[in-house]
Amino acid sequence: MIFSDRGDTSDVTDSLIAERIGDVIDLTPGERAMLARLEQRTRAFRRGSVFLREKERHAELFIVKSGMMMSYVLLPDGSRQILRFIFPGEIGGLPSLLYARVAETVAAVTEAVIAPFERSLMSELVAGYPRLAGYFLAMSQMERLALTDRLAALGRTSAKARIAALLLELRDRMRVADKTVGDQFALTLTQEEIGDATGLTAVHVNRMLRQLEEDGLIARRSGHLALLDAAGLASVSNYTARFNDFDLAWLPVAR
Amino acid sequence: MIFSDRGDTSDVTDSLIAERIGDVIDLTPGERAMLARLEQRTRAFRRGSVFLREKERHAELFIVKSGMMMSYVLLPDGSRQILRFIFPGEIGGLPSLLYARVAETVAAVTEAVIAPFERSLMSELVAGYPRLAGYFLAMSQMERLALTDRLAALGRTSAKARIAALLLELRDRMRVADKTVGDQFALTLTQEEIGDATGLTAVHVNRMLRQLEEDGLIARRSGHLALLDAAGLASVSNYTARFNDFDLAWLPVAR
DNA sequence: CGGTAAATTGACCTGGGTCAATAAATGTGG
DNA sequence: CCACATTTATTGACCCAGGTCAATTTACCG
Repeated sequence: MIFSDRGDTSDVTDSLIAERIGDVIDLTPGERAMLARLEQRTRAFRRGSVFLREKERHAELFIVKSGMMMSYVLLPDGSRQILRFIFPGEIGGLPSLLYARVAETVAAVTEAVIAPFERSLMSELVAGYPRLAGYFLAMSQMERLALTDRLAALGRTSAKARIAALLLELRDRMRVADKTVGDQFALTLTQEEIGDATGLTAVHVNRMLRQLEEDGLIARRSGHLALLDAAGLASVSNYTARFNDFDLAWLPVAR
Repeated sequence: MIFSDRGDTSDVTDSLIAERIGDVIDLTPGERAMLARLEQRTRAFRRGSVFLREKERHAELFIVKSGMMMSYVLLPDGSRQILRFIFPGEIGGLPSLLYARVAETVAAVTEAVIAPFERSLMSELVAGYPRLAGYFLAMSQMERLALTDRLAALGRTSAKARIAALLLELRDRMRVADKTVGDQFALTLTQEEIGDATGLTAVHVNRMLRQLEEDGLIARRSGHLALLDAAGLASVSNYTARFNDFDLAWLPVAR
């Protein structure tokens, strides 16, 4: 199971984010230790439960250990815009580095375990480990591009294209967290959630999923989704992968 | 004139970004010197000319010295999504900290002067000035929130609301760069540009501007725009200012 | 003063929303 | 394992916000 909880919090020993960063740069023991401190404390959530609520004062940063989290805002008319899905090994809550109040609600999409930590730890990291600081600055750009890609999708593409792009993005991001994910995976989102992420209604999401199925691009059966023609999906949606081909050569040497 | 060029490049002596940061934290002489190095070289652009083009290989970061820049993507069908407007004292090109190729085209909206600099300078900054590194990490969150606000607007609000929100955002951001900007200012965007930023057609932008005018919320005359009822605009658009009330208490001490 | 970009306006069309009903899936307590 | 309750998914009928197309008008520019 892709989204299964990796067990209770006590057996989460290693640093997931160190593992992720280690794919890109060779970490020093000091850096490893610093990163491990970010994940010392863990907290489990059931599907739907909220970690940070918009406008709350006290905010922590966090790293997702397992499962999938999301952030969203609620508008006065009750509608919701999902801003971001957050996968294992990714960091969340960065906006609280600038604002005292929570800007977007953070909740669990599936059963999930996260490791929350205080801003003061980020301060230590920035002061003591410049290369990691640079890495975080760079990685925040990945999230930024994910946002701009979706912005362009909402502003300028059709419903079908937006959904196709979201499905591809989900697959790619799951794959980063879990190399075994292929073109068939458990889609844990409801159609309403897909709509709230793409700016559509649940009803129209349903219609478009059926069309994608009729077009032979995807197949569905009870919660599982298969991307039958990933190239076709990419072509209808103008999708660009943003989760590889990093160029971090500029990073300062480790201190 | 709000957007006038401040002269030819030779008389741009001070560090604009140091000035901006100085509003929030007390800079050390070393930090000041580092920031000044970011703005040593300048380059002027005429309205519409392009600084970075999507997919190009060599990319620089830059700080806007005067005028207004924007970034956008072009879709295969020729439509454009404007992602961001960049004001004096703001930094652009951060995505090139992660990617070797330019992700979004950067062009001048008005006559503009920018100070381009290499990634290697950012490396020096991160390595030698942790507090500035933390500041840049925090400020990239402001841009992130501007993007998520617009994402929510495109996904979940009406054409009128999106335009109202954009007008308020432009006023607020101009005001950060130039304290004298009030509720009346030169709107240097064409209606097509407003549409490309809000995911609408120029025709519909025109209709909505007229409606806002009929509603008594704005007034227009030859390129100048007056926000007659900023509170009313904020209420129709669900706008939240993101350009003040920062909480940077977590930043490490200056080295 | 001609020439081009930008703004306006009207007529008409359509992608996606709304509303409502039904079916399927999932969960819960016992 | 069952009966019921709650989500979630599906489908049809109909509507409207915003798009398209085309024609003027106005502003700007050398």
